[in-house]
Amino acid sequence: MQTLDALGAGAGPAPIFAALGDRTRLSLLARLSDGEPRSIAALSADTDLTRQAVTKHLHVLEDVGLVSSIRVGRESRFAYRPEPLAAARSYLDEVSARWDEALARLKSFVEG
Amino acid sequence: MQTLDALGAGAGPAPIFAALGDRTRLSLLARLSDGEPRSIAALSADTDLTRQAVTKHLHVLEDVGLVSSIRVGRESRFAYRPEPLAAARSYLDEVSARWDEALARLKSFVEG
DNA sequence: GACACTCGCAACCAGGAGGTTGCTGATATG
DNA sequence: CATATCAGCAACCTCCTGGTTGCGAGTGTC
Repeated sequence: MQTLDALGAGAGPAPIFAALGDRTRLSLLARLSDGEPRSIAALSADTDLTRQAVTKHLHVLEDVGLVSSIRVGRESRFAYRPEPLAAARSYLDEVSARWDEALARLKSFVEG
Repeated sequence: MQTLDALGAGAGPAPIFAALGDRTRLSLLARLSDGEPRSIAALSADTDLTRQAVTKHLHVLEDVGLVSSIRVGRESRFAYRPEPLAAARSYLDEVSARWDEALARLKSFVEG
């Protein structure tokens, strides 16, 4: 099953998981997943972090395509992007399926 | 939807994603997902990394429960563990569902 | 018992991640 | 125009990460 290595966005799913591997970024994504684009100031509002720290996290998310940004007037709005997360999901599904097949083989071996 | 913050293994899904955010570890997990426990030496065999490097990666995976290890004679066998990956999948499913609902609301607003 | 294999521990290193502060520039608003 | 807001850039810092090497200890084999 080479697809485990083949599929993936760009350099594979690892960078996507890496981007997801941070509480702050997960929180940002969760807030943006309601479809409402938000400015950096808005996203930094109820956080104990600096605006700059939030900005860096948003750039990390943007680098792997999890969010997109457009400049509107003096503020830049960040919006959720579903594609990379779908890729991540399908990768986890593949690994999971591989495991389920292994279980099925084991079961049929024991029974048969 | 507080479940986005509530669920999670231990300190939330972020550490799991962080553990998945590395090509080497993803590769190790993919190989172990066939159900066959393997020794460190076996897992280090067709890698250009040192055995110690592989060991560290395996420990990272073990820390978040993605693999488990048992000592058998002089070698320690690492085996795949499905639970954390299931948690990661369900988290991604939640975010994805949130997004889908947002799309549905937008659609019904435009149409209605 | 001598030897080969498997592993753990510790030290060490370079580089990147997460975060802060300070400053500057652009855009609204009075 | 004066002022406040939003953001980008750069420097700097600390700590973790990924990786290496060296060495010692347990385990199997002849």
